[in-house]
Amino acid sequence: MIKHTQFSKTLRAWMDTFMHRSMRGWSHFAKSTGLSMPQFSILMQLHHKGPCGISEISERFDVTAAAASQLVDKLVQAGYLERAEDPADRRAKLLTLSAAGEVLISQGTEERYRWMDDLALVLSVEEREKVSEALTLLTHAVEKMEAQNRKS
Amino acid sequence: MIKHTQFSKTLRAWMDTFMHRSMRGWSHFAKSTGLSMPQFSILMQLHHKGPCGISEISERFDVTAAAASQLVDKLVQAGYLERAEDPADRRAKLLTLSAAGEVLISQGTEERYRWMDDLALVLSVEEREKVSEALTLLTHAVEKMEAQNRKS
DNA sequence: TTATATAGTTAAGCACGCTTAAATAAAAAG
DNA sequence: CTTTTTATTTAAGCGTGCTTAACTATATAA
Repeated sequence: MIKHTQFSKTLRAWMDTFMHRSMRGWSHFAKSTGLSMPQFSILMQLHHKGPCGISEISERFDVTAAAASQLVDKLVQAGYLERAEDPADRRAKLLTLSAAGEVLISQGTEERYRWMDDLALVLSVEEREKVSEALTLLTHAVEKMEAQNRKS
Repeated sequence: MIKHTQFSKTLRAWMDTFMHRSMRGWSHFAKSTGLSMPQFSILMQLHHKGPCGISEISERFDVTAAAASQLVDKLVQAGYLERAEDPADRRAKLLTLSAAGEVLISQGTEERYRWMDDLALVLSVEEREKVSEALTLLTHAVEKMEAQNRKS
């Protein structure tokens, strides 16, 4: 019981710290590209989950299909997205990141996470190993948890 | 060298996972309160760094003083912020979170991090301990790093 | 004291994201 | 072969955040 509480506290303390640092880099980069937060989020999502249609964007971001369509259109015109007809269903569109879009996301990720590289410098080798192991554990735990949630 | 790269990769993998989960909870909560992202951010910042004036808001969020003033005014009218005259400088204002503001932030934090509690359930006791230890290490490492940055 | 700099507010106007409503086109159901 | 549902787009209109410009009030410097 005490373990659980302590665990949560530690997790949250780290997340607070991380969030603060990471958000700074993120919003700074978004601003420098001229993209808005929703636009950037759509690109991120395409990058992580692969090509999809307008309706999926609409669902994932909890906005109307109209909003999704307009947002996507701007990204297409900016050259970050390709919008093709879905060969399986001619009503639907298939959205994919363009080469420029991939580059942008890579740079953004790099920018957002660069500060974390410096973290390695203030940790000893053993500490780095411990942290590595623990985070791998955590990452797998999230996957496991989501698998469970899908079932129920 | 290889250690460093591996370390960064692990760190980033976890952060990607975390960001995705945490952002969902965050934007969901912000929407449910009727507050916009900038408004919520201001409250968060006040909560973490304590009372300050308009100019500090303006600097921290990189917007004009006019924008900061307008944003703050809405939060004051909504009852989340108190705006008093700074006794030390009668031109300046002193912004503090109201009781309602504090409650809101506490709830928001709770909401945003609740999913992490479930993480504990899919980890063994030993794993939880390892993770706890590692995250404490990381949190301290960030503090150390920021102390160093301030010097240089 | 007078001049200048600083803290904050207010108003006008622009861009953006979002919604609803109406329209088109293709798939699925009857 | 209709009828209905689904996927997307377009247009009109609203609220918000942001900027610039003009203004008030206080503090600081000459």
